[in-house]
Parts: sequence; structure tokens; C-alpha cells
Amino acid sequence: MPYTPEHKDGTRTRILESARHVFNKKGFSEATIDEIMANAGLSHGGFYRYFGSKADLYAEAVRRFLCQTAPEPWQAKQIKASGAKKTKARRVLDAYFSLDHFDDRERCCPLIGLPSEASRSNGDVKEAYREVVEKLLQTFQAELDGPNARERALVLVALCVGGMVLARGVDGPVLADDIRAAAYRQALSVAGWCVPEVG
Amino acid sequence: MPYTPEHKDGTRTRILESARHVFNKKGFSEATIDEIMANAGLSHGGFYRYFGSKADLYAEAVRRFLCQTAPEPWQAKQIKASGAKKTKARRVLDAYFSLDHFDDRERCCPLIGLPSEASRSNGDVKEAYREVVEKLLQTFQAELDGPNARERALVLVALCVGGMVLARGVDGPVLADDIRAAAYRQALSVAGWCVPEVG
DNA sequence: TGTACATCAGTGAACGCGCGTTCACTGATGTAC
DNA sequence: TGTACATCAGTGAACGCGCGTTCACTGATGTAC
Repeated sequence: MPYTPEHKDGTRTRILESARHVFNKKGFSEATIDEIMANAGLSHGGFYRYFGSKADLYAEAVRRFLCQTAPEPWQAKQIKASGAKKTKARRVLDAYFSLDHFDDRERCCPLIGLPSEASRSNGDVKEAYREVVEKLLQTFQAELDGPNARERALVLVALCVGGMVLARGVDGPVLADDIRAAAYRQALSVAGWCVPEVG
Repeated sequence: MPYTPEHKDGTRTRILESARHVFNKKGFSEATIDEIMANAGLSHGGFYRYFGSKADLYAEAVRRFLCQTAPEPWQAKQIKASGAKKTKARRVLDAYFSLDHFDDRERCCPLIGLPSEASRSNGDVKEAYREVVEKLLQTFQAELDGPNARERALVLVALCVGGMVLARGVDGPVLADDIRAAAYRQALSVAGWCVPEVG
């Protein structure tokens, strides 16, 4: 048995990680297998030893966001900056609305990287999309006190996605910032968390 | 001068309207010029007498949503149902969150039909996307009393887009409805409008 | 320890289809007489 | 009013490129002896 199973697993993971980035940046149709493989340090020909088709890869790549072992840079920055001062849900929310997350087209949450792709695709992708939504939902809900925890968690997720998707879609940086800031403040208010001191 | 200028204008409008529907349904890359032209009752060859390229058509098609003379079916239904009982902004909000709007993949607002397309495209498309955002913003802001009218209008738009995009992206109809309903109720609360009687 | 071997990860040329774009042509229309 | 004509909206065949997918091959690796 030449090459260890770990070797193949590692390559597969590298392709998935690369795919996640390229799909986020370009969307399903504009991303090419060639670019994904090159980005993983391979040539396109080997692709079909790992995945049945481009569509198969896509669903797995969306789900992949949940399997992260290390936090993305835009998440790590929040953890570093706040230390133990913030709870987990609060850190997730702050990172979600951060400028770093806004700017990171490749490593961003698939909910804002691939919003319309999901609504047009087959059940597999929607399932993956849903898993991401529910993960985020649980993170918020776990720390919301009071009666309507689930309802308020749903609102938080809607504000996260709506605020970031809109901000990315418009061309004026001022308007984009206004949208992001307004959605963020509203989210804090709904969650009952205090607004940070303005710097 | 054979054919009146009105004739050409009419055809151009028909192509734009068709393009808006097809782009909304399929996204930029998956929509084909052939389908757009066929949908407008023409063959593909004539396309370049009206538009320079597929990309040119795209930006115009997004903007086109603002030029509607007649309301879309999902909007008309709200107007009919409520009569003069609701203000304009309230009607727009209710229509936006309606199941009809959720289901109408072709005639829906481009903000939820083409969310990621905009963030990836050039300045022209983003400008069009921005115009749609500002139109919606103004509609809400005009009827919001109190100090933070603009801030609250921004929140409403974020809830509209976030709620609908998320609902469309997940595969469970129950979860989709929960998201839509939660975002809608939160929007009403932020606007200070009363919640409708439950039916 | 060194060598022959079998396996299979990865390569890169090639195929074929779909779609954006071009272009020579057709024929419907308004105008001039 | 009727007819010849010029214009140009619309047609459909053809081109060419890009990309998903296939496949014959290469060569790196672990194993058996």
C-alpha cells in the first residue's frame, strides 16, 4: 500500500479547503476546477480521484466551514482582542460583523459568501447551508436569557446575514458601513448585550 | 424609417423584463442569452442590436426593478388585501415578507434574487443594487417617526434581506418559515407598527 | 541493508459540449412618388 | 390609391473559447524478499 491513508486524507482536505475559498470568492459557476486544484497545489487531472463532480465538491465545501479546527483569521482577531472578557456568543457576533469578516472574501462564512447559490441549488447544498444556520443559531440561543430565546436567535442570524450581504452588495463604502453598524447595534440590542464604548 | 421608435423601445423593454426574470431565477452565469431572448419571444441573434454584452444587460436588468410601472403580483396582492387600511411603507414591508414574494423566484426584488452576484460584480451592478437599497430605505424612512429614522430604516432593510435570503437558502420549510416570521415580527417592532391579528 | 515490484497519487493531453459573440441574410415596415 | 424602394429588426448558421470530464501514462512510495 504505497502512500499512507493519511496522505490521501490530507490532500482531500486541502482540496476541500481550497474549494471553500474559491467558491466563496467566485461563486459556483465562476469557480473552476482548475483554479481550485491549482490553489491546492495540484493539477486539475487528479480531481476525479477525490470527488465525483464539481457539484459534489460544492456541497461538501459549504459544510466544511463547520469542520474548521482552527478559527479563521477574522475570528481569531476577535478572540485575541477580547481575551476572556466576552462570552462565546458575543465573540461570534462581534467577529461576524467585523470589517475583517467583511473584507475576507475567501474565508468568510458561507452564509454571506454564497447566499443565492444555496437558494438555487439542490437538496444537498441546502442541507449544508441549513447546518451552518443551525450551528450559528445554537451558539446564539445558548446565551440568550429570557422567554423568546429561539425567536431572538433567529433575528440575530437574520441581522448578521442581511447586514453583511447588503453591505457587500452596494458600492458606497459609507452606506456599506452604515448598514453594517446599524444591523450590529440592533443585534446587540436584541441580544440584550451592552454596546461597546465608541473608539 | 421603417418600424417606429416605439416598436424598438418596446422590444428593448421586453428583453430587459425577460432578463430580470431569468437572472433572478438562475443567477448571472447560469442564465443564457438564448433563454432570455426566447423568453422575450425572440431568437438569440438579435440581442446585440440592443445591448453590448451580457454584462451590460445585467446591470440594466437589476436597475429595471425600480422602473416598474405596475406592481408585481406579490405586491399587488398586498395592495388588494389591505385596501387603504395600511400606509405605503407598511404595505411594502408586508409584501416583502410575504410567502408570495418568497415563492416568486423570477419577479422578486433583486436584493434577494441576486445577493451574492452584486458583491462579486463590477461598479455598474453595485450601483444599480445600491439604488434599489436606497429606494427601499427611503420608503421606510419616510414613515418612521422618532429620532433614529434612518438607523431604523437600515435595520428594516437588513431584516428584509437577511430574513428572505436565509429562508430561501435552507431546505426545511419549517425553519424557513420560522426565520421569515421572526424577522418580520422584529421589523414590525422596530418600526413601531402593530402586529397583525393571527389567522 | 538493498533491490524488485505492485500500487495508486498525481499529470497533462485530449475530447466535447455549451454558450457568448459575429455575420451574412431575410423580410416586415414606413416613405416617396 | 398603388407600387418601388430603402431601412433595419430579427433570424439562424457558424465560430471559437473555456471548462468539466476522461484517460493513458508517470513516478513516488511502502512492502516483500
